[in-house]
Amino acid sequence: MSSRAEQKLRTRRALMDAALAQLSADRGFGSLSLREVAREAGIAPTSFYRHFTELDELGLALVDEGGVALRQLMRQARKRIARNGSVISTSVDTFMEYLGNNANLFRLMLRERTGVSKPFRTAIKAEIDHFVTELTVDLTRVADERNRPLSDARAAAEAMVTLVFNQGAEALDATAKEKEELKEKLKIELRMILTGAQTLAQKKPN
Amino acid sequence: MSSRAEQKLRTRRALMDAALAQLSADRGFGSLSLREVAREAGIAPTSFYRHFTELDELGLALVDEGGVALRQLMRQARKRIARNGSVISTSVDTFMEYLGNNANLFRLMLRERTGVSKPFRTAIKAEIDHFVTELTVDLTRVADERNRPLSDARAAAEAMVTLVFNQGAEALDATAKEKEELKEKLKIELRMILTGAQTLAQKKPN
DNA sequence: TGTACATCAGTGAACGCGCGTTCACTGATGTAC
DNA sequence: TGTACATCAGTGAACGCGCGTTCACTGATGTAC
Repeated sequence: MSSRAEQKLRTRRALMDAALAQLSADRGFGSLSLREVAREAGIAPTSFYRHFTELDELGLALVDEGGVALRQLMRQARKRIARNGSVISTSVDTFMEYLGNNANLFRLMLRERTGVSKPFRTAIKAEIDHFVTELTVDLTRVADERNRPLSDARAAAEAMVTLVFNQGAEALDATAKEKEELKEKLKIELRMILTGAQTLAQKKPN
Repeated sequence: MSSRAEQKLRTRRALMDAALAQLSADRGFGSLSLREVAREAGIAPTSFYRHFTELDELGLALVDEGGVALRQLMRQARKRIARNGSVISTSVDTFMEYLGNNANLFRLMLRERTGVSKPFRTAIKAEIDHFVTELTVDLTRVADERNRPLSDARAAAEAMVTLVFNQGAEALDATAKEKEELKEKLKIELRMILTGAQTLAQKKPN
């Protein structure tokens, strides 16, 4: 790749990092301005247009990166579960670890998932649906292995993902102590769903 | 009350209604402007300050009304459950009915619950916590009556409320058919949590 | 009941501000021969 | 390898816009006597 192309990629990355860096509990993507992001990235406002046609396009590129992070997280969790077997506890710990390591990327995903921009909602919903589908496969496989069938594995997976993402959003701005409490509570709630899906499968087998 | 005071209240109401009326799937409270709300309410921008010191103060007044709606909803659900006994199904139906009748008020609560403004988040969290507490009481009472004890009723209530509010947010902009599907899915998921909490109470009684 | 004064919701002009976007440009990098 | 030209990331000036907020005001409503 030419050095000019490399430089362009570096500037693009600087813009995306600048946008991410401005996010916080009190600042959503919607409150960013093109001029502000360019300023933070160290370029003229007009140069922004060499990389994206509008700010939302940059945001959607970040959502793509969030999707990548989710898939990495899934793979990591599977590896760890295969090693030590504790599905719920390992999954929650792995999720919270990724959350901490990509705080603002997850902040974007968790906020804009219910945000004001349709393209964002749609893109994030697709990533989460993919996540739910993968989780459904895993739940079903583990259920088979352990001979504990599940009633409506997909619904169980959706409920679990909803709880994980909601508690994740809360955990982002919690203290270390609060995070531990959130994790414990989350594990209990996921256990209820899993146990409930098993019990319902016994009562009404199909 | 003097007619001048009555008129002032009417204008205040017009401002709040104007703000609510502008909300939609694509417009959050944060994208409203003071001038826009005043325009919609039919008064000069400067008159706004006769009623609120800033736009957020109007928003928090709306959150208070949302809290009132939640408490009405709770009372209504209790009455109906006492009559026909189906806790989960009746609760979900009642929730969705209120959601439909106060769409933009719920839109505000559901969005800003995870939004960008700390005062909003705090105020809405307080309303939801109250809701969770009430639900915990109800779950415990019903569990006693039916002699089906629950493991960690508070955690179960929190999980249920999280699911209800998340599906509620989705239901706001769904078609009638999608709403029915969401309701059915939600009932299944709530059933899992309730059943799970019961089963876990049997396994580890205390 | 009538009069004189006080209150105060609503007004319109004016301000400075940061915004997104356009435009013609510069000059380093890349390419063709 | 050297030369002439093309490409294109980054620039700075300029624009019009809607915003929040201030200010001194108006005139209908309320109150005291």
